[in-house]
Amino acid sequence: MSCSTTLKNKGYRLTPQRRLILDIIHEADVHLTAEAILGQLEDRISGVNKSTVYRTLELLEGLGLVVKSDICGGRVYHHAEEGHHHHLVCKSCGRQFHCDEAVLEPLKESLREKLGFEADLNHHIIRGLCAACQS
Amino acid sequence: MSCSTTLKNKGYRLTPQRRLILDIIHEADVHLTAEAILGQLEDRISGVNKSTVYRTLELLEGLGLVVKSDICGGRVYHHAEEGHHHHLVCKSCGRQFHCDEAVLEPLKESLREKLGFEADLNHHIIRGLCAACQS
DNA sequence: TATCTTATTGCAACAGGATGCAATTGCAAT
DNA sequence: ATTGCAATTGCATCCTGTTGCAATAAGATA
Ligand SMILES: [Mn+2]
Ligand SMILES: [Mn+2]
Ligand SMILES: [Zn+2]
Ligand SMILES: [Zn+2]
Repeated sequence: MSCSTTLKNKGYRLTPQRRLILDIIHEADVHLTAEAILGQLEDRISGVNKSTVYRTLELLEGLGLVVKSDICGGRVYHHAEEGHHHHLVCKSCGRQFHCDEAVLEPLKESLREKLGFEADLNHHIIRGLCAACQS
Repeated sequence: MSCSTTLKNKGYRLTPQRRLILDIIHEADVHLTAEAILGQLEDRISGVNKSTVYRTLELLEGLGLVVKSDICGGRVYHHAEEGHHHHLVCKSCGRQFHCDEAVLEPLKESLREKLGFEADLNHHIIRGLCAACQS
C-alpha cells in the first residue's frame, strides 16, 4: 500500500505539503536531512514552513512510513521500505559502511529468548574502528 | 587514575568549573542531563555559563571519562567508570530495562570476525516491546 | 457546487546546544 | 611572590528543532 493511501486510510488529510514531502522521500536514494527536504520543498512550492516539515516527518515516522536516525550528530530520514540495513561508522576516519540487517538477527533472537524483549533493530548506528584504522 | 589526574596529565587546566563538574558526575548514581549538571553547578558557584558545561562535557567525553547518550529524545551523561550496561526501552509503556554488557558481546565478536570492524558497543540504547506489552 | 467542521498550516516565540571573540585566569618560569 | 602567555571562561549570537495559537483549507455533507 502506498504511503499516501496509508495516510488517507488512517484519516489524515492529503495536503500538497504532505504529497510533496512523500515524493521527495520516495525519490531520494540517500538519507536526507530535514533541511535538505525543506530545500527541495521550497523549489516546488513557496511559503512552506520548517515546522510543517518537522511535523510531517514526525507523523510519517509514527506511522512507520519513514525512518529517522541520529547519524554523526545530525538527524536523517529515509523511506521505510528501502532495504533494511545498518551503518558502521568509523570514529577515526569517519567512513561509513553499510551492513546487512542479518548481522543483528542473532542479537534480536537472544534478547527475545533471554529477556522476552522484542527489539526493534531497524537501521542501527554502530560506532567503532574500521579494519584500516586499527593498525 | 582519577579523572582530574588524567586531565592534568594531558595538559588540560584544572579550573574550579571542571573540578565541580567532575564532582557532580562522580557523585551521581544516575545519568544526568546537561541542564541538571548546570543546576547543581549553580548551587555551588555563581556566574557559570551553560557553554562551559557543554564544552567541559564534550572534552571529558573525548577523553573517554564520561559517556554521552541519546535516550528518549534527551542527551544524558554519566561517569565512564560506572559499570558498563545497555538500556532496553519499551516503545509502548516507556519503561527502561538495564541490560548487561555481555548481551552484546556475540555481536561485537561477529562484527570483528566477519567485517574486521572493532565495534564500540558501550551503553547502547535498544528500542522495542517489553514482555508485558507484547500481548 | 456551496457549506461546514476541524485537521493542518504558517507564524512567532521558545529551548537546547554550538560557536566566535574578548576578558579572565591557571600555571609555569622567573 | 611576580610576571607572562596560552588555555579557558562568559557573553552574545546563531542554529536546529519544538510548540501555542490564529488563519487556512481538506474533504465530508447537503
Ligand atoms: Mn512509500
Ligand atoms: Mn573518575
Ligand atoms: Zn542508512
Ligand atoms: Zn545507562
